[in-house]
Order: sequence, then C-alpha cells, then structure tokens
Amino acid sequence: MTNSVDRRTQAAQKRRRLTAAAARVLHEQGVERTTLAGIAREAGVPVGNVYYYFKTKDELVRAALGEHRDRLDELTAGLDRLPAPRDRLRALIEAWVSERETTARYGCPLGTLAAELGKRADGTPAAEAGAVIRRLMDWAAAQFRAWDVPDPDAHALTLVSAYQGMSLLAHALRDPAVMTREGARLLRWLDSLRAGPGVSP
Amino acid sequence: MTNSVDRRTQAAQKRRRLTAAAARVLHEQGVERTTLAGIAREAGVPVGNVYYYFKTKDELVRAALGEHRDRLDELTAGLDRLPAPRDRLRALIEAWVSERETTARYGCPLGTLAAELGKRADGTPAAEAGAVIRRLMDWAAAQFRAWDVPDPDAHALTLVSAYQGMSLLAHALRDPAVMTREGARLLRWLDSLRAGPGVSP
Amino acid sequence: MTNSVDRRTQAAQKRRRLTAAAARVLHEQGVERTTLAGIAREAGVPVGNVYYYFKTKDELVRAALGEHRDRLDELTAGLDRLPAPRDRLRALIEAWVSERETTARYGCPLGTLAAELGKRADGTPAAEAGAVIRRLMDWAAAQFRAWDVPDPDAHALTLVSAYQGMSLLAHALRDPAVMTREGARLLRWLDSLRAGPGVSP
Amino acid sequence: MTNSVDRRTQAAQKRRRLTAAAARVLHEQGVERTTLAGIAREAGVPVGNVYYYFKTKDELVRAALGEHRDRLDELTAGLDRLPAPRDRLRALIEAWVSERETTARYGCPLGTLAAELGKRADGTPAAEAGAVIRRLMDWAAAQFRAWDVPDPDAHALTLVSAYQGMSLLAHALRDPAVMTREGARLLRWLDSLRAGPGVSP
DNA sequence: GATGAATGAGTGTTCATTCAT
DNA sequence: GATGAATGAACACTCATTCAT
Repeated sequence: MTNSVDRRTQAAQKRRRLTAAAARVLHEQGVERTTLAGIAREAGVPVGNVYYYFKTKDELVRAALGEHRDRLDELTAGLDRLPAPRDRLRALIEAWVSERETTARYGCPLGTLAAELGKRADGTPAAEAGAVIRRLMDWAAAQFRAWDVPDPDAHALTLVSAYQGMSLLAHALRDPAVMTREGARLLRWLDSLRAGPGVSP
Repeated sequence: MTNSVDRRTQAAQKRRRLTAAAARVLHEQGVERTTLAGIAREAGVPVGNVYYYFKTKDELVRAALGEHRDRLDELTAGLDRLPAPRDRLRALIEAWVSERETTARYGCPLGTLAAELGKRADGTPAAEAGAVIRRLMDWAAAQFRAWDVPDPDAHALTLVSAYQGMSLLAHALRDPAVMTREGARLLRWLDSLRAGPGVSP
Repeated sequence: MTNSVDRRTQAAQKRRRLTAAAARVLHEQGVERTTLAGIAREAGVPVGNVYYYFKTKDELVRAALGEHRDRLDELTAGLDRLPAPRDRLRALIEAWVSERETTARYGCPLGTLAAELGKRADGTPAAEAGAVIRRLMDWAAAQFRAWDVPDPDAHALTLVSAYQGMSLLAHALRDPAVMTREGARLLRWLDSLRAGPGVSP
Repeated sequence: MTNSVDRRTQAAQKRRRLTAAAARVLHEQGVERTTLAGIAREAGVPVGNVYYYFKTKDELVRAALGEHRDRLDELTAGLDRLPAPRDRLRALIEAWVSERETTARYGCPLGTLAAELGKRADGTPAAEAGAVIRRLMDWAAAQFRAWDVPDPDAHALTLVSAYQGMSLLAHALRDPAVMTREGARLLRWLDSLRAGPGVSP
C-alpha cells in the first residue's frame, strides 16, 4: 500500500516536474522553438519517458498553460486575503512590476503563448491560453465590482490590456523600465478611479 | 542598356514580391511555422531563387519587418497631412480599430513578431522589430510634443502599449470587439488630455 | 495447496486470454501493425505482465499460431465424426464459406500470417505458420486417401491452395461473394471426383 | 533546352529508380518492415531526397503497386501477341511457374501486398492492390470470352484464385515445387475446358 | 509472481540551405 | 541570374523490452 502510494506520488511528482519544465522552457523559447528533448532534459527525464505522461507535444503545451493557470490562481488567492478590492488590484500591479526582469527577457508567459498559438489554423491549445487570460480578467472584474466601480468589465479589460501591452513593449524593447513606468501609471489610474466620473485609461 | 534596366527592374519587383509575401505569411503563420517554400509559393517565385535575394530565412524576416516599417511610415506620412497633432493621433487610433478583424485573427504584425523573435538567444531580428515599434512610439511622442502635452514620451508609451495590449487581447480572445471598446476608450482619453495636468490613463 | 492450484489456474487462464487476444488481434491487424500493448489491452492484462508469460513478441506470435492450430484441430476433430470422408471435405468447404465475412475483411488467419512472416530473413515464426497449413493439407490428404481418390496429396494441395486463393481474393477485393462462388465450385469439383481418373482442378 | 530535357529525364529516371527499388524491397520485406531509408539506400538516393519525389511512404507504396500494374500490362501485352486465347492463358501459367523460386521466397508481390494492406482500417493503398488483381482477372476473363468459354468471369476468378493460392502455399511452405505441380494441373485444366460441359475447378 | 514506469533505438517526415546546370 | 533537385540535420512520436518494487 505504502509502496503503491509512493509510486503514485513519484509519478505525480514527475508529471509535475515535466509540467513545470514545460512551462518554463515554453515561456523562454516559445512553442515552436521548444523541443520535447529540451523539456525532457530540463526535467531530467529521458525523452521516451515523456510520452508516458503526455501523448503529444500539444498536450504538454496544454499542461504548461494549466500550470500558468494554477500559478495565477495561487496569486489571486493570495491577493484575496487583502481586505480592500482596490488594494488587491494594487498588489496585482505590483506583482507584475516585480516580475519586470523576466518579462523584459521573455514576455508575459500567457501573452506570448497566446500570440504564438493564436495563429494556428486549428486553434487547438490557443483557446486554452485565451481562457486563462479571461480568468485573469474575470478576477479583476470581480474586484472592480466589489469596489463598486461602474462598468467593472470594461475596467478589467483596460487593466489586463494594459498589462499585456506593457509586457509586450518591455519585451520588444528589452527594457524592464517600461514595466516600472507603466505600472506606476496604472497605480495612479487606480487611485483616480471613483474620484469622480473618471477619465478611464 | 534597356535590357539591363529591365532586368534590374524585374529583379527589384521580385524582391518586392518576396518581401510582401513574407510580411503577409509571417504575420499570418508566425515565424517558426512559416516555411521558405510557403513564402516562395505565395510570391510566385521558385524556392531556389529566393536565395538569390535573401541569404537566409532571417534576412527575409528582417525584410518583412522592413516592409512593416515602410507601411508604418506611409501611414504616419498620411496622418502628418492632418493639421492638428491630436487629430493625427485620433486618426491613428481609428486606423487601428479599422483593422480589428485582421488583428483579432492574427494579432498586430509587429507585436506578434516581436513576441516570437524576442525569445531568441541571439536577439538578431528581434532588435529590428523593437526598432519599428520604437519608431511608432517616437512618432506618437512627436505628436504629443507638438500638441504640447507634458511628458510626451510617457504618453506615447501609454498609447502604443495600449495598442499592443488591446491587439493581443483581441487576438487571444478572438474578439474584434476588444479593439472597438478599447479604441473608443483611447479616444476619450485623448479628449481628456490637456484639460489640466491630467492623471493620464 | 488450493491457493497454489488457484494461482496456477489463474496464470493458465491469463496465458490463454493473452493467446486468444493475440490470435484475434494479429489476424485483424497483421503482425507488424499489432503492438504488444494492444494485445495486452485486449486481453485485460497489464503490459509489463505479458513478459512473464511470453519472453518476446515473436513468442506471442507463435502462441497465436498455436491457437490457430488448436482451432484447426478442433474443427477437423468435429469433421472426423462424419462417417464419409467426402462429407468431411464438403463440411470443411462449407465451414470456409461460412466464415466469408471475416475472411473478406481480414483474410485467412493462417494465410495472411504466413504471407507476412514468410518474408523475414530469419524465418523464425514463419515455419510455424507453414506447419499449421501443412497440417491442414495432411488432414485433407488423409480424407482423400480414405476416400480412395488417387494421388491424395495432389488433391489436398489443390484443395488447400484453392482455399488460400479464394480467401486472398475475397480479402483483396473485399468481396465475400468470392468465397461463395469458389466454395460452390469446390463442392462441384468434389462431386466430380472418382467419376473417373478425373481432370482435377 | 537540351539541358532542361536532360534534367527532366534524369529526374524521371530517379523517380523510376525509386519506384523500382520500392517495388523490389516492398515485395521482399513487406510494407511494414520496409523503411524509407532502406528503399533510398537500394535506389542509391539520400533519404531526404526521397521526399522530393514522394510525399509519404504510402505514396511510394502506391507507386510500387503502379509498377506492378505496369509489369502486368507488359506481360499481358506480350501474351496478346499470341493468336489463340488458350495459348495466351497457357503462356500466362507458364510465366507464373517460371517465377517459382522468387515466389517461394517472397510470395506473389500483388497477393502479399494486398494481404498486408487489406487489414488497414482505412483501406488506403489496399484498394489499389485489389484493382491491379482485378485487372489481371479482367484480362483473363477477356481470354476466356474470346475463346468462347461459357461464364468467362467465373473461369477467370478460378484461374487467378488458383494462382494466388499456389503462390501463397509455395511461399508458406518455401517450396517452389508447389508452383510446378499446381501449374501443371492448371494447364491440364485448361486443356479439359470446352471438351464438354466441363468439370471446372 | 504482478505491475506501473523507464528506456532507447528507430521511423517517417520536414525544411533551411546548397548545388549543378 | 534562374531553377529544379539534393542534402542532412533535426524533430515528434512509437514500441519492444527491461526494471524496480
């Protein structure tokens, strides 16, 4: 019994190791330039064995997206402990800025994956990427709503759009300062909200 | 004499056809999923012949980025004919929105190319993509400056960042309405500027 | 004691399940397209466990051939209960025709396996397939001999050859009617025998 | 001009070399055990180059079947020069027997390919193999018809079925004498036809 | 004796790039 | 300068077989 549990645990751990490696390498190299061998090497797993856990490369991509979704959930779960919705949003922006070095180097994991996958004729794992981004938007909208800002969905769209834009620019220009500058602006924007009918962006 | 001119002209045309095809196909399929054979086919040029005009695939990618730069220049040149800088910026935003269907399908050409290229270890054609984006920012900054808005560079960053963000979201969610909504917001934002020292977006 | 007998019995049952599954799947898919995993799945046995019963895939193939030999023996044993040799042969032909749908879909199990295995450089399991076919020929020859037909071996060869030919054609043309037509002809041929020295086919 | 013709000719020759090699190797090793590398080696062509001429392995299989069809056409075209249909059929049988060594080693190319391909779920190149076999049957039927034998189609079926059966048995038993014996019987059978209402097989 | 997991050699296929004419 | 063909180094994926427990 202990044995089988151990083994099951080990297998689950390996799966997680592979998923984590996939998430990392796919973020760093993009989908098409990433080879299964590369992910396997990174995870310390022989190539052939990868296929015991994931039947195709696309499945690994999906798993990586799932990993990013889980990390997003962890992040928002942490933020949810803050009492004020506005503070949660502030903290979210600060989290984004704190990742500026990675973002400048590799872009936002979700954004860059979505951009690459979105061009496929069959939009297979692309929809998954979109769903995770929408999850972020939904969470943000919930905060705006709790905070009683009018048109919370529009504000969520603006916020997430701004995040994707600043991440892309930071990446394209290889300049983490973009994140700092735009992050600061977003914080000011948050502060300005509800101060009146509000000029949004 | 006439002959050699003809030939030179023909060659230049072929080069242009290849560049245009590269710009289109790379936008639609992304860099890694695009094959030289595909570009050649699209341009009506035999594969082997491509190498007479471009030594490597990367050079074709660079040429495609050059094509996008040229189109950007044409666009801004057209906008420059408008007398008021604010109207130029408004027209720019309207141009973005008018491309919403293509953007929802394939993303912003510059943004998606930059995202894909930016991950390469040797940032070879990535820098080119960044340069074109910066060119757009510079033009925008010039408008804000001409309009006498304080901190024109920050405003340009915000504007272009917003464009990249809304393009990415429209693409990721396959929803052109994102472009319409955020475009309208940007126009309101423009209108609100100079109404005072202004909390920007 | 009971335990060990049970276990021995269970093991024997598993072996039989595997052999039966192998016979079926190898018939339906051919040797090379059949995977051990597929046989194991069909038999309800974990893959790793197969190797406890069969050291190699080839051994499973041999076991499948043994299964077909056993079925052949059962068939002829049943036919042997008929008093007249000619009736036994008639019944054999009728048995062949009754299998026409399966044969049109997958060919004769022995014939198709022999055809596929016969090309191997080392004729390892090929000889086994040939031996089973010869067993059928021997039984047929025995009937012709008991029936006192001259040159029973030649007649057996003709009969079995006709069976293999009609099976292959029915399979190649995916037409079970081939079995019906040629089966009827074989029956007429049987009836014509002993009507004299006889022009055979 | 000469150049381009030369090149076109060379390319066609290479294609033919590949097709011939494929026909040979597929006959000797079967479809599944044959690797593209093996065919390429046999044809003296680098592996990658094979794909310039054939997009998939299946296409090569089809080409090999086409090769066998062409050889069949050549054979029957030669036989058609004989004035009497019965002599054409006799010569056909003699041709079969003369191939007995190859047949005993590798089986009938069409028959074994049809047997292997016929099991595929998607009957892709299987239909092609069946079509070539039917072509042989059609030719044989035409001879019986010209010879004014009643029910020429049934006789053609019997003849070709006999050929496939004897080939399979010769192969399964690795005994070319099967071809000799059954070939002689077929000749006697031919002679017996029209000598009366005829006992067929 | 049973079993999920591991392993690695191969297989078809793609594609940027080069070559010969 | 043009072009069909050649080349070879990947790559994703499969599978018989072995291993550890």
